[in-house]
Amino acid sequence: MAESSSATPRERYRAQVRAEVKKRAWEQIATAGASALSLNAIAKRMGMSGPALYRYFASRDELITELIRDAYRSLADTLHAASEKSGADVAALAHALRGWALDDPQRYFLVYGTPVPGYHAPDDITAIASENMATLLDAWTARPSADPATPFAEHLEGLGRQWADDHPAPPAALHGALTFWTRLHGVLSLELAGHFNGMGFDPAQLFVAELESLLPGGGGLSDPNG
Amino acid sequence: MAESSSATPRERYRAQVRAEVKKRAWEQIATAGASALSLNAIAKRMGMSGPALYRYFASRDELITELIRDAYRSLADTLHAASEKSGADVAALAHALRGWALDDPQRYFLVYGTPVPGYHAPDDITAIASENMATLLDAWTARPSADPATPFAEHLEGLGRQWADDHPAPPAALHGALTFWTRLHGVLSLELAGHFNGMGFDPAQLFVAELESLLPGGGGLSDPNG
DNA sequence: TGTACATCAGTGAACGCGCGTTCACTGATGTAC
DNA sequence: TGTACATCAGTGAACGCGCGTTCACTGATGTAC
Repeated sequence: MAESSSATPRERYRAQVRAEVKKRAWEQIATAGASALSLNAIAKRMGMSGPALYRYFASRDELITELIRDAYRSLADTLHAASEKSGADVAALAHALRGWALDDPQRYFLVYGTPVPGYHAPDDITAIASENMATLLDAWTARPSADPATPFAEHLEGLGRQWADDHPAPPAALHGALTFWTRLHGVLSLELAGHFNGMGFDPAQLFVAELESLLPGGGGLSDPNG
Repeated sequence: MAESSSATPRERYRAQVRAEVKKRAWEQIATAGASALSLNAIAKRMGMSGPALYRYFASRDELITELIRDAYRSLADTLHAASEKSGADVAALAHALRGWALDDPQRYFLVYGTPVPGYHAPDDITAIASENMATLLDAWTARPSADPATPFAEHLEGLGRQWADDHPAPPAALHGALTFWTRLHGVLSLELAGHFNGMGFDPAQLFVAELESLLPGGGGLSDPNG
């Protein structure tokens, strides 16, 4: 981090402890799920007493929110980097998404898994989610041949401009970005949750098939050229 | 239930109390998520003491497993009924799935949401999951024009016959069923989790667009006839 | 139909547990002159 | 460079809570003769 150069030793120490708390928190989530996350247990594993952590996080809720924020941030950075490197290539974004998902399934589920009924993410987190959408829209808008009008794209066209104002893009690009999102999430989430276990096929191949269904020429499930 | 006619009053009473416990459990899950499910809290809402419920469920885990089983059962019955009524029509299955999902989002997430790291479903539950796959395979096998070979279908063809032995179906049908599952789940799960909130479009229309992407002639995202 | 017995639903007390969180305090680290 | 003071990390005790679960017991319901 760039701040560490101008940070006092105490600030650096604080940042270090906060980071370790989060690291342990992720381990705990990976072991027993996010609902089992406990400040006391984390403290114990760090060789500290429970109340000590209150120097670093105001409450358990703040820690969880921070983890969710980090997860969104990490995904946004991953997609952004992939977009930069590939020149906003759809396939590159897809593989970046898959890599990010496989890298830490519980992190994926913290973003895209079962929502906690009462919970509402703070605005800065939903803003990161918008970054992701913007990255996808960039890629679809930049495609050499944008897809022709679909019935759903027409539906998008006819909307009140509430959300589209902030994200100006051709309806076909918006349709493309949304479908990118839903189709790849469909495969990834079922794969990571183990719903393909025992079926014997390679989920990566299904993922690629779904990715290709998004690209012009590949057609849909039913190959139009077949 | 058919059994109630031959059941003793005590058996009927037991079944009734068990049913009410489950009903309250679902309410609690809808309010605070599955991880917050508590036998004591359920008992309190029923005007009983906590230990009383141990006459009906051996443990909290048994109750949760039972709820998961019921959720799978309910989906299987819904899909089966829709298949019967429509003559194994893919669109009918899709709308049945969507109706079932919207009917109780938390029930949907108990089946398809974030997996609990340690948990392994008992065999009879995975058997119900296979029923669902069989229903989908029926529909895709029965389609007038099965899809031509896709690269992924070729991958399926080349597999060791571990799973396919129990579910004999043309690879193209298997590809169709899997894609049905992942694409519709992709839309439903993001919709139910609220990830489309504030975007202003109608998720039902996106769902229909995805359904149509599965059907021959509709092509993929990129309309091949456009 | 009535009595004697067995079955079973539900209670209340109790156990041990881990949780989040507050608070007064100790001791170490950094800052100002 | 050394002393006086302020800041801050971490501790241990404590509070109240709700949890799952066990157990001995009461009272009602059903069964057998």
